[in-house]
Amino acid sequence: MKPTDSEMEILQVLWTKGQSSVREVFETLDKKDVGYTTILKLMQIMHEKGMVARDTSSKTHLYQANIEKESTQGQFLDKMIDTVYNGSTARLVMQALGNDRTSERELEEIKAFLRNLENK
Amino acid sequence: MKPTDSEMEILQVLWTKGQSSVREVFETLDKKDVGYTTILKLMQIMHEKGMVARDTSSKTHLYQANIEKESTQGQFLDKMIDTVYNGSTARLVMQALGNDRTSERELEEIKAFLRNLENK
DNA sequence: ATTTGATTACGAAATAATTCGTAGATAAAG
DNA sequence: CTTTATCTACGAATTATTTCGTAATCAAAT
Repeated sequence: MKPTDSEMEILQVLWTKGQSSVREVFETLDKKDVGYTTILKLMQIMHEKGMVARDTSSKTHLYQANIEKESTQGQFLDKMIDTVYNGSTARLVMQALGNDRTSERELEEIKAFLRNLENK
Repeated sequence: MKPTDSEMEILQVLWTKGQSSVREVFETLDKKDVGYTTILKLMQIMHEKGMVARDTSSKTHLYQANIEKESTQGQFLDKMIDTVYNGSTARLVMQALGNDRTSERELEEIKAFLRNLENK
């Protein structure tokens, strides 16, 4: 089951910060235009879907991601390569790199990664 | 204005094949579970939104993409880097390359691209 | 014990996206 | 000319997603 965009934002927080309350997620996202109960509701729905686990032992419930970060990201990536780049990973990568926003340090990381890939 | 996933699939066809009729798009996509009029309706809506241009001079109308391929793809990419990869282009790229689906030939292309990037 | 503040549960409204049926127009075939 | 096939237009139903108001619960503070 593919998370929606909103669900992805919430998962992002949970992956980064680990187990968190609704309040914490709400404040981390700090979206000017949505209320607390909206985030609450989203997280409840995510729980129904099995996307997050919930600890209800105290009043303030604690949530944590129940799906793996890498595979979830991979799912998005695959879909994107298909529908947006017609199946060409190379074109996605090149456009991503062309977007100047990539720092020197990141470029080095990538080159190292490529060298490593060769040795297999 | 950001195309939806369905709209993206249609744009993909128009970018690849150029000016096309609804029938041609419908057959190219060949989705088992949606009818002809669904695609027709989607393309009509895309026209209202200004996403595609339409030639109505003959009975069978002809459509063509009215937004640029590269900038539209870039929009998706940027959004994805933010919501799915927390802003890190490098991680997106490395995951894309790690996904084995990338052929030798594509890898070579990317390396060439990187060498070229250095010389600037 | 009462008030105050924070929390969850839940229903329902609002919005967005997708789907298709049906009617009418047009053109091609007989 | 009549039938048949193909196409567009358009409304409406369906489904998915997002949003929030309100009530109930609980805990802390007075």
